[in-house]
Amino acid sequence: MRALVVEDDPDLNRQLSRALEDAGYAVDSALDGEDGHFMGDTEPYDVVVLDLGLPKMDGVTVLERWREAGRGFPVLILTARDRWSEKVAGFDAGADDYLTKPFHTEELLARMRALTRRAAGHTTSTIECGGLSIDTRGARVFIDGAPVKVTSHEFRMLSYLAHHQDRVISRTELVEHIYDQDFDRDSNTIEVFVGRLRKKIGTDRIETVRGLGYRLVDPVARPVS
Amino acid sequence: MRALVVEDDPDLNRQLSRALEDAGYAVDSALDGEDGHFMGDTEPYDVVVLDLGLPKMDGVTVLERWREAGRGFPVLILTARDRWSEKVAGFDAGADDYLTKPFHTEELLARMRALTRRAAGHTTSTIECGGLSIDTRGARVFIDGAPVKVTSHEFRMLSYLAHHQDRVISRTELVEHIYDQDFDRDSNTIEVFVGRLRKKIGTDRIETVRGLGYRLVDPVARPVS
DNA sequence: GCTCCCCCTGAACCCGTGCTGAACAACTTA
DNA sequence: TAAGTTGTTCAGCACGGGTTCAGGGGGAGC
Repeated sequence: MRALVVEDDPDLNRQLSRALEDAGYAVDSALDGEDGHFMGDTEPYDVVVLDLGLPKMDGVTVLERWREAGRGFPVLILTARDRWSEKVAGFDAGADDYLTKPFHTEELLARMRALTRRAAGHTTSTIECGGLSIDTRGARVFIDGAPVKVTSHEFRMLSYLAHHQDRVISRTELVEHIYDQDFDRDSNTIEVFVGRLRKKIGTDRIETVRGLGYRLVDPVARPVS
Repeated sequence: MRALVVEDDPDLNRQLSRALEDAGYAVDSALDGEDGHFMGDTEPYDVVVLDLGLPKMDGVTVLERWREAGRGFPVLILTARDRWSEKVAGFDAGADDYLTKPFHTEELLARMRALTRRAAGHTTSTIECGGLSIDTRGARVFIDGAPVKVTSHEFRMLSYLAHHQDRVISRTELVEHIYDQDFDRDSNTIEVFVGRLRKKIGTDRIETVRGLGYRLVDPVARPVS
């Protein structure tokens, strides 16, 4: 678990970082808003402790920019007791929790744990097609609940087909999305993969459209042509 | 200890209630989602067993509404073996544990004990995965209750895998979350740690997904392919 | 019906990935 | 200082899997 501490008071910063390290986090720290913003923007943290009163760029602005840029890590904000309006602004900017100074490190740690755990259970997108379900995060494939072993490339290919199911996908389109750069065009790798996939998930799930490409379908839902 | 059983199959419902009563719980039961939701919303239960496939209101919705309303009791969800995605949705909605049908009542009782104990000793944030439990606070690991000695880095790694169990974690993601800043990218430290962890907690708990990374799984919950 | 071309399939090759044992370095503890 | 942990590196090995090739089958068009 990586944590970022953005706090301008050097003593408090060190104390927080130390506490988090002892709690098992890998901690980076920043002493002003600009540094903090940059670090949160470039490194994948699991949780962030963010003071709102910061030099160079205030905490609310930092948080707003992170959220605009799509950084979704949970953020716990620290506010002084008498700055009640800041707290509201912080929540509006996308904070997940807050704590007013002074506080006990125990309480901070408890809240951090809650945040990281909550974030851990987030969104798992599985694609369904007939009895076929594709767990894009776990890189697993199931047919009617039974796991199917697929290799990395097979999975990429099936995943792409599933994202565009019922559409005809040309060979070149598949190649472009499965492989990094250029690829030997006159090769039958794609066909081989299609064949292997058909063996694993059933012949009738991947239709071949002669001269055009392939199409992933739900075999039972398909009207008898 | 008060328990609520929400299960639409009358036979299974009675069987569960009976088993829990024998174990010393005061049990209420509901046969559909609406009743279950109302009861959980109005009575202070210590633990809830919730089937996901329910008439009138499905289990995930029930759970979501409870959590939105601030009901914090631990919830163990029951899923059919072939509804893998439901399990994930249940966790997202705030479930604490799950069990796939069919199951042994002994296992259900064991998990219930774990849940209530965890809820009782507040902030005992331990992550469970099969018989593997990870005490994030004490940095300790247990297999079926027996302590396992792991080093600091081993623990961080296992902890991260556990926070994202059933997800494939790439080597780089592991490195980024275990180590503070930069790290020699072409090093096989991760593999060595995986190997050592496997020796300690069992080979089948950490799956390697070739070309992608590793995945922490519950070895018993997974049906033999 | 015949032919061409596209597609499928089985097998083999070979490279990369990942696993393992051991040694080494850094650090802590007695 | 010596002994024991813990983290890291290295080299060798095994094998999984991506790629290629050759041959066969079957549509589509004439």
